[in-house]
Amino acid sequence: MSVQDEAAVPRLAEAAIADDVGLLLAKLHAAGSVVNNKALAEFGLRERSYSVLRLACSGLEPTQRELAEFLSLDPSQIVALVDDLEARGLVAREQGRTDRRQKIVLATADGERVHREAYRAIAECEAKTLAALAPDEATALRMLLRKALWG
Amino acid sequence: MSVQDEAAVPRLAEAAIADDVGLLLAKLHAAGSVVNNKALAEFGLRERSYSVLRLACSGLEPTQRELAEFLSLDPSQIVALVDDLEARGLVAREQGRTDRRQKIVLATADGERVHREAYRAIAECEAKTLAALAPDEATALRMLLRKALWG
DNA sequence: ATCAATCGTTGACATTTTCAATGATCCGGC
DNA sequence: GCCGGATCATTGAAAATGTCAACGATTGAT
Repeated sequence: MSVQDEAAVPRLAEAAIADDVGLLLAKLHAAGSVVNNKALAEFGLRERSYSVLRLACSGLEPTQRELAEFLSLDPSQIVALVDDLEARGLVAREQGRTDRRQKIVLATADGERVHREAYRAIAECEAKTLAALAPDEATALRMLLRKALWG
Repeated sequence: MSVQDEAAVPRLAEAAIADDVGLLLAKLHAAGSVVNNKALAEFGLRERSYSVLRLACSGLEPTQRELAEFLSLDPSQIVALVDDLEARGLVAREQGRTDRRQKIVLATADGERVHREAYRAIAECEAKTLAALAPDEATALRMLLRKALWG
């Protein structure tokens, strides 16, 4: 079963544009997003806030600016995301270690707990999104995406 | 050179989340989009309108509903996109062959002309976005994305 | 000490997404 | 043939997102 639910392969998939990497990325990303967001709703999270929470749990002590760059978001959007997570007691802002302008986003104990469960849910979603791929193909896809981004 | 311009590999790329397919898709898609849209601006197009124009040139005679489904967009967004392209004389709406409710989107001669040039530009952009991949890796990526979507 | 640059934050603005409602048209059962 | 439910394109409103400029606080270089 492919990620396109029960829908058959659309007629337009024959078009040459179906080889456009841009379109393929957009489609798979869109399909995966609805699956992810649906699963994360249970925890009051969305893809974005989950990513922030996950990075806050990573031990890398990310600053808000790093989060913005890494998630390809405007710094002001990070403010909103962290505001929300902080209001719910899942993360806390801490002053930067060497630069008092920057703020480090750290998960609270509650945040860690929620993250653990949400992570399991996301892992299932990912498997669902890539259900049409064999395990080694899914691994290869991950690797190729990483290489395209960071060499 | 990776698609992340001259920026180095960010510190956060070490985080486990950097293996999330959802995030990788979002990032590469975001990076590719800015490149594509920048290149398409020369023709007064964006990624979306380019895709519509390209499908209108495909000979598959897509209906607006098919475009919506294929591009993962709401039907109302297709209306706006086709309105724009039609106002600029690049596509025309034609009555459905067997169903008078549906409208087929066809490229005009002007539309075909613009598409040919835009296509060349997009091909260059794609090469730029996947610059860090060897040619066979880029092919493999395309194939994996297609398979994940349509089996 | 000063000046430019950077960080998080705020607020304004544009664009995009999402959804419900509508008229025209199709199709199945009667 | 006609009716009722479904589908198509379209409109418009509401919500979510994206973009951008400005600000105070802080840093680092001169």
